[in-house]
Amino acid sequence: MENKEYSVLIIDDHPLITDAYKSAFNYYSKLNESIVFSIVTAQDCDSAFKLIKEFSKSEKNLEIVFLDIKLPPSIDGEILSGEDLGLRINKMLPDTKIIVSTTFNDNYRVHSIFKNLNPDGFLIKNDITPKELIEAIDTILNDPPYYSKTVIKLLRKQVSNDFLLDNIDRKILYELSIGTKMKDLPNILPLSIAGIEKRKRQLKQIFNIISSDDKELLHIAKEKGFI
Amino acid sequence: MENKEYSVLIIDDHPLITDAYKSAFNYYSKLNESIVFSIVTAQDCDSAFKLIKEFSKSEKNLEIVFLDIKLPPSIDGEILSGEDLGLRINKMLPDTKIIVSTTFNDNYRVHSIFKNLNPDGFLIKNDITPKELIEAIDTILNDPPYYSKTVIKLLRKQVSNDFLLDNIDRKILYELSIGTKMKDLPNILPLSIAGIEKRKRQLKQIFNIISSDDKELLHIAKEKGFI
DNA sequence: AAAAAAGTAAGGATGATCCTTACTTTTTTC
DNA sequence: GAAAAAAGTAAGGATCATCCTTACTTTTTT
Repeated sequence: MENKEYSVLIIDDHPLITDAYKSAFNYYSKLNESIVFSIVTAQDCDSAFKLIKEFSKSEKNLEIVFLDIKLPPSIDGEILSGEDLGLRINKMLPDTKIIVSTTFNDNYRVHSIFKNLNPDGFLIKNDITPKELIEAIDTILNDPPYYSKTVIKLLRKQVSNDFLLDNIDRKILYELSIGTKMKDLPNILPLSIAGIEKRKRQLKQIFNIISSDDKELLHIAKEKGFI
Repeated sequence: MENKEYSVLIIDDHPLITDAYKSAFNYYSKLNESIVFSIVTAQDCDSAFKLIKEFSKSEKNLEIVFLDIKLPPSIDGEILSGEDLGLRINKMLPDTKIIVSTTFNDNYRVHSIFKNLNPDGFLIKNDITPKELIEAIDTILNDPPYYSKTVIKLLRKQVSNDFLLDNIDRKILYELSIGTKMKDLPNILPLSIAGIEKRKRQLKQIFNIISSDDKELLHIAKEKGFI
């Protein structure tokens, strides 16, 4: 049996986590001697995006990306989260399998990531033990997708709550959170003030917010990890 | 030389993290054969508090707690975060060393944790590699406190800038940054609106800000690490 | 005790948000 | 491909929040 080498990119801003992932891959290699992993890591959007660009230019394939969603944004403010990064990976490296790994476990967020990234794996960090990580790797290599407990539960109970936020919604929340005024938003987004107001009202409905001011909206959006 | 046994409680809602901490302690034991650790873990406020109560009732000492700040709250809503938990540990087990470990690198928050808990160690998860964890354990056992890179940076900034901004200034900036309105601030701070406005004008002068809106003030305050 | 700094109170000018209504454009669905 | 639904635009006025000024009081400093 011939050897198979997989390239893996691990993106997470916590070294202890990237290390745990690396160990899991190495351990898997030991169990399956014909499989070898070539692993690189990145801790923020900028260095991750740089690696992605390199892969897309070079001959070398990138088989698997482990992608944390909550990441420090890129310096130019273009890539605001792992989700934005995932969108670019899907475009630039369409054959690469994305494994989302995040600590968020509410439906809004999970749905939105599913819809936007369609990942081959979805791990909630609260669920994942070292042992489960090995199983996840095995499933992803042989019979994707792999979703961890909480994700499966959430998918099952997706009845009424399948609203999601798109790029523009997220950008609105982000800009508001850094203090941008409504009157300035049309210069930043391809929308009129009235259009942005409409979206804001919808967001408040989605999050079940009665109060008319934005503080609570931003608070909940932060809590849910949108910003 | 006689053996020394330390009890350790690790509180974190991510199994991969608690596992990394455990590995570090075990590795440290191997390096220092006279030292043995007895380790227990908890993943949420309820189970952690239960363990703390047990320790405080029993004869057994608890030497070290690793405490994540962002934790799922207790079911009765009494303990909302690791910070609340830490306050109780300080009361119930005054001799236990608390090592705060959090992903929070918000300067205001770090400051408030310091003031409230006065921990013997302060780790920012973004900083910590497995190797540094070993060093941290060593320092905490032999010559506490141990503060990781980011923490030290934040503390330095605070010291060199402290003569300019006091607690109230920082609180004003913090509240504004989460979207609190001026008209609501007098309910949160012991100051009138006019007083807060005066301080805000002074802050803008200090930071050399011409523009009259708050966005730039908050941006610079974040850049300088005040919030 | 005097001077300086910080805070309070009130009113008005200005600016920003929010809501409504009516209309247009885009997207979905059958 | 026509009809229906959803999303966006434009303009107005009502409401709310901020910001600035002035005059006054309290606290702190020296």
